[in-house]
Amino acid sequence: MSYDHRTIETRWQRYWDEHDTFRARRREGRPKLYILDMFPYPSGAGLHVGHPEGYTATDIVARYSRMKDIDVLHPMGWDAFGLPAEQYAIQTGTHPAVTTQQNIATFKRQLKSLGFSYDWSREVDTTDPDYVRWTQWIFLQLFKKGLAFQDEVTVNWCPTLGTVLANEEVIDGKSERGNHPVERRPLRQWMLRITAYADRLESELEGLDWPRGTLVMQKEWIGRSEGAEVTFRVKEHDGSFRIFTTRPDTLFGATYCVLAPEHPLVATITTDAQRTAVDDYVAKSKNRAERDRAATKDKTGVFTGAFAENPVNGQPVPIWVADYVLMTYGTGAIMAVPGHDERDWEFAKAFGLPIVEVVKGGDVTQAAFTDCEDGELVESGMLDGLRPPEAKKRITAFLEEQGLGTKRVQYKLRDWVFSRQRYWGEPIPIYFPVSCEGDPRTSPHKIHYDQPLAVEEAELPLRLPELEDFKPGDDPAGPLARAVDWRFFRKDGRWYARETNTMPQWAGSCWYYLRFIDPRNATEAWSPAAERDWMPVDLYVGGAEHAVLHLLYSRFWHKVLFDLGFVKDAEPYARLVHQGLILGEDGEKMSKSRGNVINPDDIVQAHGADVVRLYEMFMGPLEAVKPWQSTQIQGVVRFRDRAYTVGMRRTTEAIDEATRRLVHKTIKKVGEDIERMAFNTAISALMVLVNHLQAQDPVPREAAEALALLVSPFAPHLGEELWQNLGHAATLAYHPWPAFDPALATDDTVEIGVQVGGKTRGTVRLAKDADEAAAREAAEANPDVARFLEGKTIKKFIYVPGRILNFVVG
RNA sequence: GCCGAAGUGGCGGAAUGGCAGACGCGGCGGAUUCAAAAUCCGCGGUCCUCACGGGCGUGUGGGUUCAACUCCCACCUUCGGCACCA
Repeated sequence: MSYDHRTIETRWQRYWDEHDTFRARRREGRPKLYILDMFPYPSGAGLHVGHPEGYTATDIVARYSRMKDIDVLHPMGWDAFGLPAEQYAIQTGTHPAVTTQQNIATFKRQLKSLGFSYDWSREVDTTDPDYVRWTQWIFLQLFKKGLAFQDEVTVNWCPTLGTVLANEEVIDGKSERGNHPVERRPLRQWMLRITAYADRLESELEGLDWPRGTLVMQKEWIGRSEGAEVTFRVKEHDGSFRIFTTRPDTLFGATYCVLAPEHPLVATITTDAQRTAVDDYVAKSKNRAERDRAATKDKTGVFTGAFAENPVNGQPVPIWVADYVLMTYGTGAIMAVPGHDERDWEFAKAFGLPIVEVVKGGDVTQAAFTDCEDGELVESGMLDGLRPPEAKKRITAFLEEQGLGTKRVQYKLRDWVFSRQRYWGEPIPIYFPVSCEGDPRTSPHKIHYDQPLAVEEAELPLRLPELEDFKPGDDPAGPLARAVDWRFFRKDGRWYARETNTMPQWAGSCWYYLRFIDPRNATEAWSPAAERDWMPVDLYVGGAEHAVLHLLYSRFWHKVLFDLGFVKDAEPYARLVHQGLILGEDGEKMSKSRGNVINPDDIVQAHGADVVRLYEMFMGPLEAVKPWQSTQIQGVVRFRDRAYTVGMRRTTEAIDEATRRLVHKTIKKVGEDIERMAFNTAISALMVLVNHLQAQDPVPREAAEALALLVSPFAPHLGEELWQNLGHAATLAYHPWPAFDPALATDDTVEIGVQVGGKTRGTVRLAKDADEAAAREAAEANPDVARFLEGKTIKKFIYVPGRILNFVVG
């Protein structure tokens, strides 16, 4: 009887649905596991094979845990705001909400066809007004705490496209699409003060069970560095500026200073003689995107004509303007120490500026000497003879004493630009007073952006207006600005204007894990009880592409909610695992243009959901990048069919010793492998069991039952079918995971290798706990071994019970 | 350039100090079949040898150890991330 995957799989999927099998329930005092997948953006293309990889992994853990009598929360939802639906709307006029719902329906059908054990009653959709309401509510909490604010941010504005472009969309001052000119222009934006949490976002990474690389990436992104801020006075001018340095110990070696082109002091200190050159340079830098600037490492810059005074030795140092100094980091100004900083060294070489050695240890005429542990301070007054770490402390203390500087911690992390000039996102729930003679919808008016007002929480959600045309348009306020009847409203006789920017796609994914714990709560975003019950997320699985932004933003929101007392943990995701990318059969990244995309629907159709699940888990370690190989699928198809054939045979209560031991070994191995998420080797162990049972007809009942239960997390439809065939009326989803007898899970005699001089020459079968004398005797009796011992003196004999025997010969 | 991960049969991979190559794909031989597919059984690192057996073998070169895919040092290659952050 062959396995008819279409009938069997749909039957069990219907059973699970009808019986609400996977509804999450929390029992007082029981252990719990919150097992979360990164929810998908429901694109028009449907599921790709990368989705079922992570989702199968978590599903295995979830199913296994339920059988271990653990309360499991395993939800799924949709990160459904985003550009593609809006782009499609611009092209076709179809409302993004329509496209989004169609795509969600497709994704849901596909996920259901794979037999994942989600609690679908908890499904959330970030575009649902009931969800948007609480995203907006969290924004208001940030706003009220002073963490959401407006600022003029220099953005890449493309007038032709009528939109703001990301840095990577700008190439050489032109838009990537269409090659239209792009201006750097300040635009009012909503910002979130993530920098206020920089220290905690870094220090609280400690103790998270996350991939090492991801922790490192987050740390580098936050980019904490310790140093000093030092004030330099401008000579013959009443201005001064502050610089940030991590090498205050090299202060005596500062031979010039550099201001970023955007630095406010540039305009006032530039001498008449240098004015034209400086103005030209500043104007040119202005229209270069930051990425562009960074692309060319050749140093450029212009002398301002002004000098500053080195605060420790009174030496005059020329002040230059150069774009290798960024206005967005530190103070936008540096002291340049060409002797001990590579960038300053290159700049000094390019412009013939003096290079002074203040730390002995290298040759500053050849290259900057940047070692900050070794070396000896010279030509540095009171610092002479010290090593850099000591000198740093000394000079910082001195600067603080003299009121010339302070110790300072600086981060690379910048505040988060949170507004988008788009339609398909959550409206920012803020409005502003309007001054107008008459009706601002038709008359000239002024919007007081400096007086933002929060929408009343009771009025949330603030819904998007209906629009005919979703194009960004020529107004940098975004498409919502055109919905004048929505934008302007009258309250208590005064006119107000709503914010027309929307939130970025990150917003919804920042807190969805919290909505899952209490998704239908109509009065709160989630209840404290639900939070106590289920948080934190115990296992979070998703792609490494979210290693920085999503995870950082989400952690930031969580910490704010923690400070406000809405959650009890400082961190949302206790354990994180990234599934590795699945490449195409050609070993290249799957993409439409390469034509190497595998559609999981096709595999489900041809071979069934269990095969997709088994294959993706059998390919290799979950975290590894690995190519798809269609020919390999045959292997798991055979396994599935054999397991079915063997499992459907009539059973016997009799069981031979070897089979019994193998069953117990397999129970042990599969359980341990699931716990360390080594699914490929767990499946391998199941293959060994099935291959062994192949020859047994009738099959021992103990073995058949174990097989059904053990295989079920991986191939749940197969598991249920076998289980039912063994006479069980109910689903095995909550049947206790079989226990193994440790005595049976190991053999009592083992075959171990015998080495002579480190080379294996033969094997002997020994009792597991045989003593050394017995082991040696057995080994010497082995002719293959004896041959190599002949005429040799045995210097040493090594015996590791159950492992190895080794004669060390002279 | 810096940071992170990884290099094992024809291929995906297993073994985290103890018999390298579990398990699977492909290949080869056999059973079944009129024949084929499917299925089942068996054999598969490489070199020398008819064989018995032996030499070599986990990116490269060194080292530690009775014993190294595994630990240490240096290097090469691939993938991912960052990249003038003072």
